[in-house]
Formats: sequence, C-alpha cells, structure tokens
Amino acid sequence: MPTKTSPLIKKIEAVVPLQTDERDFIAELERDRRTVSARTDLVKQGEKYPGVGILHSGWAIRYKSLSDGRRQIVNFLLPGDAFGLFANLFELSDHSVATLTDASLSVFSPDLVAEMYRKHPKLAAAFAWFSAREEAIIAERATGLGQRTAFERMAHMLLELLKRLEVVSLANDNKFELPVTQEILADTLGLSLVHANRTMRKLRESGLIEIEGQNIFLRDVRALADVADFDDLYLYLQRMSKQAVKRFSEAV
Amino acid sequence: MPTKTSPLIKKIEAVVPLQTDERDFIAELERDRRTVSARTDLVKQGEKYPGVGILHSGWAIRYKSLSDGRRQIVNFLLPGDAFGLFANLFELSDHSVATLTDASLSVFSPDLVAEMYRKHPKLAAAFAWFSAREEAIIAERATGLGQRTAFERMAHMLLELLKRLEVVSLANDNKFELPVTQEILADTLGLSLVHANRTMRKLRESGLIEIEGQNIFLRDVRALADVADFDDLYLYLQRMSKQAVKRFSEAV
DNA sequence: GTCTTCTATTCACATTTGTTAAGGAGCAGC
DNA sequence: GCTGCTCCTTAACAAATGTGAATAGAAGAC
Repeated sequence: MPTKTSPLIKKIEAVVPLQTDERDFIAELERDRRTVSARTDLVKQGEKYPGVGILHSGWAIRYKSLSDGRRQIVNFLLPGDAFGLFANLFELSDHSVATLTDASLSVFSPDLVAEMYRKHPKLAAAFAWFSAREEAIIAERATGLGQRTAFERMAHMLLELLKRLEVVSLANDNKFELPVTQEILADTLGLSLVHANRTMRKLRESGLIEIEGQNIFLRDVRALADVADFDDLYLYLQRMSKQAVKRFSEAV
Repeated sequence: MPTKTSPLIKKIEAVVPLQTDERDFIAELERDRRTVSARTDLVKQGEKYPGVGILHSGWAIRYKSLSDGRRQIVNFLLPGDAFGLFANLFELSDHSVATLTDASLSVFSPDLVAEMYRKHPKLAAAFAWFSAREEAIIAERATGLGQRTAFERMAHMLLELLKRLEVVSLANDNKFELPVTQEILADTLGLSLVHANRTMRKLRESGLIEIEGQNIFLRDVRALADVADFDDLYLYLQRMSKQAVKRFSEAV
C-alpha cells in the first residue's frame, strides 16, 4: 500500500478527496523513482528544466544565487512537494533546486502534466492550489525577510515547517526531524551563520524549543506563534471548496 | 483604438501574439471600468477576494501586514497587471492590494477567467505565464531582502520597474514616472524610512540616477545592473515558445 | 490665501546583524 | 588510534541599519 499513502497523495487528499482513477494516475506518475544523494542539483539556475519532479522522501531546497556566491533559499521542498512545474512554460529556470539529504523522487515530462490537466481536472485543481500556495509561502518568506527580526523569522520558519510536515505525517506532537545545517537555516532566513546560531540559542534558552541532534521539539507552539506573529492562513491548509473544484472541472 | 493598445494587451502580446477573437475577449473583460482614488484597498488580507481585477492605469501594491502594523510590500501592480487571480481557488486572501495613485481598473467574476481558460487556450497560457512570472518576481524580491544590501536592493528595484514599465510603454530612454513615496519604497525594500532616504541619496550622489519630482532617470543602467547584480531572466520577457503554447492548446 | 498635513531630509545615537577568528565535537577514512 | 573534514559554538569587534526627533518645503483642505 505504499502508493495510497505516498506523501503527494496525502497532500492532495488534504485539499480534495480523490477517486480511484485519480489515485491511479498519481501512482503512475510516481511509479518511476530515482534515488539521489544529498547535495545534488536537480535544477540549475539559468539552465533548462530537466522536467517536472515530485519528491517522495528527503528534503530539498529551491534557491537563487547571486554572482558573488551569496544565495537565498526561497523555499524548502518536503516530501510530497513538486518542483519544475514551470517547465511547462519557461525554457530556462531562474532558480536552482538541490537535495539536502539523500532523496527519492520521480521526474517526468511536462507533457504528462498537460495530460493530467486534460484527463483529471480535480488533480489539475489540486496542482493549481499547490502552485498558488507556493507563491503564498514565498510571499510570506519575503515578508519575514523584510519585516521580522532574526528571532521572529526563525520561530516563524519552524512553525511553517511543523505545519507542512504534519500534512504528510512527518511531524507529531510538535516534534519533527530537521535534517538541515545551520548554514542552510542562515541562507533561508537571510542571516549570517553566526547570527543564525545565536538566534537558535536564544530560542533554546527561552525554552520555546528543544533540540537533540536533528530532532526538534517545539515546546510551546502558542508562544512561538505569538512571538513570530504566525498566522497559517497563507498555508491554505483547508479543503478546497466544492465551487472551486466545480469551476475547474468545467473549465478544463 | 484604446482597446487594442490597452496595457494588458501589450503585456500579453509581448508573450504570445493574439488573433482578433482573443483580443476581443480581452476587450470584453476590460470593457467595464471603475475609477478608484489613491489609497483605496482593493483586496483585504484575511477577507474574501472581491473578484479578479485588471489594472488599466495607475499604480497599486500587493502587501502583507503583521499584527503590529509592520507591512511588507510584496509586489507592485503596474498597468496591465492582474490581481486576485487566486479568487478562483482560495476563499480568503492572505494579502492586501491597495492603490497608490488614482487608478482605473476592471473587476470581474472568477467564472469569467474559467471561461477564458475554456475558450481561449492562448490567453490561458498567457495568464499562466503571468502567474509564474509573479512568483518569480516575488522570489527575486525575497532574494534581495535576504541577501542584498540596501543600496543593491534599491538599484535592483529601480531596474525591475524600468523593465516592467517598458513592456507597457510607460518607460522610455531609461526614464519613468515613479508615483511613490519613500515610505512605500522603504516598505518594499524592508528598510526604515530614514534608511531608504539615505540610500536614495547615495544613488543620486553616485550619479547612477537622477530624480526630479516623480520622474526618475536611470543614468547608467549598465552600472546599476552591475551594482545590483541584476539579471532579468526572472522577468521572463521573451516570447512563449510555440511548444508551450501548443501544450496549452492541447491541454485545455 | 491660510492652515494643516504629508513628505523629504538630516542629525545623533541605539541596536541589530555581520565578520573574523578560534576551539571543540563528531565522524569517515586510513 | 590518528587525520582531516564538516558542523557547531563562542568571543570581540566592525558595519549596516533602525529610532527618535527636528526642520523645511510641498501639497492639499477650507
């Protein structure tokens, strides 16, 4: 039964319930899997998209580089997340994607996405939803980078990861694995490595979080949310309205 | 002939050439116009989308607010830009949209967008392109907020505005109107008002730009691009490939 | 026209964050 | 068990940016 419970399917069904043929189509997309080791580039800024991909296990990042080496991590890719969806439209990518850990993923032709849109409007709706959510997540990151302090940003990011991991059953009881170096955190939050470390320490010292190796425990989610001014509206975790599904079914 | 040369049509035709029926459909969308005065909220964070809108003239911003009043301007809306496209999917908006200047715009039901997708795949492709570009712009803004200095950010933003305004014939000879207070610039760049002012002054003093009232002249675009590490790939200003158009035509 | 309110500008000073440097813990390879 | 990595941690100091306050010109209200 690994198919039925794949992270992608969990993610989709959190938004719109699927029927058997739709689940089968996803299973088909996901059938062909590759294993990739940590720190492998999957998409390179300025180069062609290799196709559309789905991450099954492991973590990856989407990032942009400046010519002098500075880089901004724009988003995390967690199990169930897709990348390169714009391969459909754009020739070249303006960002890179790289694995942080060993990972398992499927890559396929954009034509398959087009086929999905044609045959399975509900899936199309779900993917549109994910694209829109991706944009919302990036906008929220920009907001944090522009307006929040280092402390607030760190707290906010941890809460976001918690919420997103819960959807794919990778977080429980406010605990999850965070397979990420502090350098990655720094480049995500727009901080220097040293300051990222300082900030983490403050979070630990204030009793809001607890860290043991790669495992993190958000001890007081309420307080963290308060500190970070975290409002999960932007993650659009609710179910899609019937009306929206209908609009897609008719449109396509 | 105001229809044919509307900013939206210019924007679309920069990406994919249109036929008469497609232009007519856009003209139909744009027929019903409203005039709105400066500093009017068009979409409110946490509330329902009023619909989908197209801006014909004037400037607006898309922004996110924190509960203590801080706000991040996530993107500028220039003539020809759309807002609220996600009204299709999401019930509530995670961001606000407000005019900066007096503006003229059209608002219509998401159902019309669905109809467009059904009847005019080329237009659907163009709108998908714009959505993807919007995300790319926000990702680039996040990159600037996280990695670039105030000086670099300011230079980068001015170059972005120049490029985007050129598409809709609102910039010529590296000059354009910038109907924006320094407070707006500050909230866009994640700076304090005072620092935004300081940064502007440095740009003026270094001879890179010239300002007279609301008119700005980028005296040395090459040098600005160098300072800002500006690469316009993320604006995806090229024409859509035939293959991509085809994929859309078949998909929908 | 006069009065108010915005907006731009600058100063002096406070704070956050970055930089450089160094040491230590953990782990893979030998 | 050593050696060389990578990653975490901390300290001292430097630089960038924020804050509060004051002034002046410009624009809008009446």
